[in-house]
Amino acid sequence: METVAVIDFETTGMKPEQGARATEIGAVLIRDGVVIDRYASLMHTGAWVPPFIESLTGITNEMLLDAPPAERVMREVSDFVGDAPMAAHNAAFDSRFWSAELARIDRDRPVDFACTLLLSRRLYPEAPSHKLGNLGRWADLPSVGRAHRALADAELAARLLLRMEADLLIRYGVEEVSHPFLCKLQQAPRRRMEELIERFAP
DNA sequence: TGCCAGGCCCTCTTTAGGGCCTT
Repeated sequence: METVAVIDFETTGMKPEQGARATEIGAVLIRDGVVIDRYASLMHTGAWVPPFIESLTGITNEMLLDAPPAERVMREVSDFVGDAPMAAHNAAFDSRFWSAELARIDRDRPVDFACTLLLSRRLYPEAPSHKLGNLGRWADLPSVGRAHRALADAELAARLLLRMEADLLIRYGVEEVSHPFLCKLQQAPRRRMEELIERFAP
């Protein structure tokens, strides 16, 4: 399979349209079933981090004072990701920040995100919770660090995506798990999902 | 120091409501 970039943002809020900014990004490249590279950095935007989010992420306003500027970090991570197709857990969230932060350095480009939340709801409907951390424990994925830090969450989402790819290959008999196939699968109604899997099975 | 979304998905549904998930 082609290289895929799995990203995770920590931010000051829920929506860039409401003034929320990124505080940290983690990016993990996966290929042929394994993690092949990692990038992570705090980023300074000048935006204030509310106490709730300081507590949630452990990223404080003080920590961000010495962080590199967001423009530099986004240039670096954009170079790191290159043209790789992308994925995230609840990609609707991370893709908005990816686009918004890149737009600030004139590097925004259309990109389809695979979403490990949407995919896990389809592939693992029996899971008691589809929160990233809960899925990781449920699937017995190895611990990768503090939850709600960007690199740990990106790595966990990457390992979850690798598990789902392996299950599609082995359990469902799908011949090749391409990024476009995952993007179709995550949007498909349940019946359509089964049709899609059957079509891609040998 | 603080405002507080929206798409997905299920069901006691579809002329709707509410929980989940991300920070």
